[in-house]
Amino acid sequence: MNARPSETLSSELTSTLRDAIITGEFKQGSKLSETRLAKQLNVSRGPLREAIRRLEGMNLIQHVPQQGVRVVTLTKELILQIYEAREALESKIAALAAEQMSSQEIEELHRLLDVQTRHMREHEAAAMPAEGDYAFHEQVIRGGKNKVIERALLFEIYNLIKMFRYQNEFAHTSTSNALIEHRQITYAIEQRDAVLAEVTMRQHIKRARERIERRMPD
Amino acid sequence: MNARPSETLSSELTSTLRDAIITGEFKQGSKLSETRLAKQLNVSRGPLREAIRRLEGMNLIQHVPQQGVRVVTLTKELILQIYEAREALESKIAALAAEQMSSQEIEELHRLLDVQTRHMREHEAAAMPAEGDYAFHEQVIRGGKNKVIERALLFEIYNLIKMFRYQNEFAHTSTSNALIEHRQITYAIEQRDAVLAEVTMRQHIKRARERIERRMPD
DNA sequence: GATAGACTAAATGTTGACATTAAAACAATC
DNA sequence: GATTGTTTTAATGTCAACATTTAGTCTATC
Repeated sequence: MNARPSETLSSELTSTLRDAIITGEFKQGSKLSETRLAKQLNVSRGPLREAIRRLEGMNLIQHVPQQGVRVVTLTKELILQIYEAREALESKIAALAAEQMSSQEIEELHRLLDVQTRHMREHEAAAMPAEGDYAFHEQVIRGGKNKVIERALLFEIYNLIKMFRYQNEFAHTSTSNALIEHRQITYAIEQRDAVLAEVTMRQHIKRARERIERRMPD
Repeated sequence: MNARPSETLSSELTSTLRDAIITGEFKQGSKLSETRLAKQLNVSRGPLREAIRRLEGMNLIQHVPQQGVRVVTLTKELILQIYEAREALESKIAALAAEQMSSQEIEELHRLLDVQTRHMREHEAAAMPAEGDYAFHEQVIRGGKNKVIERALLFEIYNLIKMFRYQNEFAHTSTSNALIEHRQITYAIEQRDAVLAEVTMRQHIKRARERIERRMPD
């Protein structure tokens, strides 16, 4: 009856724990005790351990044999490295998106831009809501039609970025700049100009990284 | 007594299964039965499942809930996507390596080149031994001092590339071209020329991808 | 002969208990 | 009082059994 593969307990745990880490419910650097978590969530340790292994693969937790796991600590150094990786991957996927996206997918990009624009007008000068920003970038990422880069970005980079933004006020996506840059990226993709899309996306991310470099304390 | 964290059964299984997949002992697309593997390796299913979750994070196997896991199938399309991801990440890390590598690390790069050169002379025109090629690239990758990119390359990209090369004769690293290009990359890093290192590395990988594009059947 | 349904078997998902190791608490000595 | 050694406690690592779902087989009916 259910077309998509049914959720398993261990995959539900993965999502639950991922969100708890992103929102800071589990503090950075804190130890995650299996026994305590298992009692707390009312599950056995088997599926819990599997979920933990998956989160390990997402860079959200670090494992030391015989000692347990800890939530990753987002130091300034690590965040800047994350943005370097993001710059390399997402500029490439933007170039691919310019070549690969269907006209329907580009339509959707415009729709997402409209939503952001409307939100801007209504809440003038307010920070862009994170959800709109993510939706735009994910649409570009999926449009590149490269499963390897897509996976690296959505599973290993974006969760960390969401975690960082969620837990640091100064990191919220800022002002109208992002919207302008999103329009430029959309234009480049629409023109099927891979080079322009790549350069524009690279600049977009580079600026975000430089803002962090300036504002984040060590 | 043992300084480094002691190996656990599940981490040993991860390595064992990884190698078995890379070498083609487990065929591409074949199903990995937990019960059979557990008997075969004389371990219980718990640690085995954890190892499988880790290999999932390495892109070596794919999991379908309630159905089990299969070894990844390296189609031409996937291989080309892997090389696109590699190009984006490794060109960036080459730029970083030009800025970050210590002189000792650059020394080691020269040493690795010498080994390759000597091997070339003795086995003239023969294919470069894969090990030498990996050693060179890994040295550059670690030299970039970016843990995020390093992890993505060594854990998610290179295992797939090793698997691809190991199982396809035409994919073996070829001739003296690679050595020449390795020398160019080393030169750029030595000169602390990040842009040149990035461009040279990008070309190096791009050429490899184009060779695959031409030679690999669909 | 083909198709639909019930039944069987084997696999994955999950649980609880056991074993071993690391951390914590305590005691004893310098 | 601090430090070293011992004991205790609790956590991680591992195992074996149970539950549930899926795939296959067989049978019955059209």
